[in-house]
Amino acid sequence: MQISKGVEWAAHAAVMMIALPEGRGLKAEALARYHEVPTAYMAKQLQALSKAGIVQSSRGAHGGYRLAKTATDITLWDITAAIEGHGPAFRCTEIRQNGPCGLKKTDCRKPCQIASAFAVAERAFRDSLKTVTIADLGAQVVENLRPEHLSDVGHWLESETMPLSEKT
Amino acid sequence: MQISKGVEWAAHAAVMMIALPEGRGLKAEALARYHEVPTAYMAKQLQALSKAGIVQSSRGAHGGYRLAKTATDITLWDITAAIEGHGPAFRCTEIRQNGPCGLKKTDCRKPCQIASAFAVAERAFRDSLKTVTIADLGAQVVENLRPEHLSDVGHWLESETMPLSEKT
DNA sequence: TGTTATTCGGATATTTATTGTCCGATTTAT
DNA sequence: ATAAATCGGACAATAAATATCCGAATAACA
Repeated sequence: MQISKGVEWAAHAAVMMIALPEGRGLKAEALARYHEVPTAYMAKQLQALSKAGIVQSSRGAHGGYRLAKTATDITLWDITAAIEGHGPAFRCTEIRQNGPCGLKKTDCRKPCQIASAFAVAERAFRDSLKTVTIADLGAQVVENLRPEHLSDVGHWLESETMPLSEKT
Repeated sequence: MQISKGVEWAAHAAVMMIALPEGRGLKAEALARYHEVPTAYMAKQLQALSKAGIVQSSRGAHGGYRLAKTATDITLWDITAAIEGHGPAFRCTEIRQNGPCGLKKTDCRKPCQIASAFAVAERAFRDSLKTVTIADLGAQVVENLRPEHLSDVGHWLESETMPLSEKT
């Protein structure tokens, strides 16, 4: 029951992109370098976010990524689901239908109790993550930051960002 | 974010063992055969349950497994933790300390906000599973079972169980 | 308008975790 | 004492996560 590193990286990248000025983007390589993680694998996570409609990509020179919607509309669950998939963590294989006393399919109108219990727990997990937006996270990060560090980030952003082209 | 099959098998096995008469046990091979799953791998899960103090094992002839405590004292979380481990699913690698604008350790007195959010969600998941005992599951299973099937299980149990030795 | 530099996107290796198997250690019945 | 039976941990195969590469597409510039 492990959550992939990609979720951590994608979440940090998303929070980072909140700080982007209007009409600017960050390329995958820059986002990877900022957190000192492998470029190509970070790129893969960004592709997943792009497919999920969380970020918007621009190709070619001066291309890059930016948020596709408001930071208050992007939850931690959105990011997790984009990377890990929407499927349930507990996969019921219906072993109650196996073996010498296996139930017939017609006797299985109600779902397996064990699977149901996990479904409830997973819903609680999801609902909790859905209450946290990356806007919340960004605000908390800024709150617990020394002012000088904040300006460091600002300078880095300016040195890395280029005006994006107008076309989508 | 997958939960291993072992959890499913272990949970079904635990529910099965509720029905064991006092002083009797089921060997790993029988539990595996009952649900039609690989014997040796099922045995591995039972070993994990044994280490966690959920089941009790007896070796040698007429050996086997039985519950080590009351069914009302064994939760679905106990079983999950025994198989998957107690560690968090989201593993924070502190990438906020990396890169050109990385935070110094002294600036990281508060835990990473992203990790915190996942910790809350995982707690909700755990707490949900902790409310479900295998006694609950067993009762629900019996409730949704045709009487004739119930007696099938009873007969199978009688044919498979042997009196366990007295010594632990 | 062609050319080139740049960046994303999917196909491809490598490593790690899960799944599955085997044989020795231990215990009990005879 | 002996032998049959069962658990327990060490060992292999498979699937998934991690990391990498190269082609496709786009925009800037001459």
